Amino acid sequence: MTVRVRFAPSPTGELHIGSVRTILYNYLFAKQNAGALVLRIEDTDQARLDPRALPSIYDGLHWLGIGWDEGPREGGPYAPYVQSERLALYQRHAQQLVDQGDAYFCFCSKERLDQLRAQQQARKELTRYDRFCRRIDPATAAERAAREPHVVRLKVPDEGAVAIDDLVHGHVEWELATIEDQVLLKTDGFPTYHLAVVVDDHLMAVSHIIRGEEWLASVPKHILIYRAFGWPAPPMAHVPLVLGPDGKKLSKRHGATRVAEFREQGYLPEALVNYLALVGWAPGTEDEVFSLDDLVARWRIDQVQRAGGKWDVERLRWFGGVWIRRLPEDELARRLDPFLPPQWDRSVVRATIPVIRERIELLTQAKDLIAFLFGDVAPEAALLVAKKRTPEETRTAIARAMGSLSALGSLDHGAVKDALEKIAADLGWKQGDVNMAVRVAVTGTKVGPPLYESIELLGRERALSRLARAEEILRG
RNA sequence: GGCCCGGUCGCCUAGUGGUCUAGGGCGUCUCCCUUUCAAGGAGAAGGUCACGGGUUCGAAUCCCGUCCGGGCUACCA
Repeated sequence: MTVRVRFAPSPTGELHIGSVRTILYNYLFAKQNAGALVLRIEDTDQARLDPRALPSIYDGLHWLGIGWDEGPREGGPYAPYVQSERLALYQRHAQQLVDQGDAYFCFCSKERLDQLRAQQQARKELTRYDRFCRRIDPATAAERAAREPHVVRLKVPDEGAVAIDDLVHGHVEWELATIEDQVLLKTDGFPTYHLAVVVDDHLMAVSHIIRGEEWLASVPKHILIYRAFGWPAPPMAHVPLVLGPDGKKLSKRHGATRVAEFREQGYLPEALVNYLALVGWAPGTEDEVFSLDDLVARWRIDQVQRAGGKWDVERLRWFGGVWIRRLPEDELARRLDPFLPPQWDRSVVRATIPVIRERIELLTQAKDLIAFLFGDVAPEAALLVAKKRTPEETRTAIARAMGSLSALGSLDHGAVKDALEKIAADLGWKQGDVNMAVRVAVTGTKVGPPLYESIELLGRERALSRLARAEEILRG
């Protein structure tokens, strides 16, 4: 059997990190089964459309390296892939169910429904449709439907049960008595999610449904629709939710959730993919650093966790650092490019890579680390002087540094090291005290890349003038 | 409220009846390395496997109950 899976976002907002985890699992499943991945846009809720949604899906997934085979822009054998362009299809199928006697027209107003619900709540009854319109005889209903606003509802049997063998959760069963006569087609002629998803998954020959656990509760509705059409329901996997720190479904109020935000923050896509794959899945070994290709090879749907997993930025950041360190130097330089001012000399930037790659977890962190090479620095006197040293002593040390460095033939880091070590020895200072004074003088801050390399990168002229400036500052 | 799904260190997780005195990673702490910060190395703390009953010679693993959390309960997806 040909594997065909899909991801079916509703375009109500920008691409979300939780969606990506589910999309990723679909992608991995498709890849490892030599199957196809389909993007289908479920825009049946006209009120919530967001024009930014589609571009952000394309941008975000492209950035992450997750590709698919059929979709609204790429087309495919089952086009169109946007539900609002398939309305006739749903209407025809809804009509078929009405004709078969498996569905019926409902003319109840929003007001009546609200009232009904309120009454049921007051009586602490199950809140569900009372099947008022189910009693209208079909001929009359058809006549009224020609001129009155209406929806189409599914006739749910009074008794019996439906069940699935979920690929993640195993056997799950529902009593039909707990399920209401679901709306299939709305007054505006658009299908509800439930009708559209079943019709499309069947028509698009989707072989496996892999989606978030929030959909598990609607499975019985879908099974009933499959049954009414006489279609087999494909195997399903309801994967655990990505949760916020409070244990609820991850959402905007928990902080950054848009893929674009992580990109802007300087996370490597490799890190995001790696981290996300591990929320809800583990290989059963102690390996944990995986590229997308590694994941294709190793991920298995039967290893997917049942419980939801909390979003942990600390761990994501750690993966950020892991993947930055794994990047070849030239590649890291290339990735850094958009995060640095365009006027900074790229050959200088390239030279800093070896000393910054172990110090950053996000691409955005590089800028501050090497800024001293591209602009002036203004050291504060307080920072220049080590705890147990006086300003005067420090001034002397800096003066000596100036002397040594200007006497040096070449300013490579080895020579700088020897020079500064000699100063410390002569002065009887700890190396750290000498170096800290020089570091602050030359870079303006107490933390940064290794000093000797930093001075080499800076060059003699600028190093000396910055030392001179510091000396002046200390002189008061 | 109802239906459904979950529940292993703070977090992600390994574990599918004995090898578990419950393993790894993140985070935290200590030490080493060391010119700062990192990275790296070595360690430590941290879990009565939600709780209570069973079943069994033996249970994190099987069964039942309870509790807690979550999802759904729309003419939203």
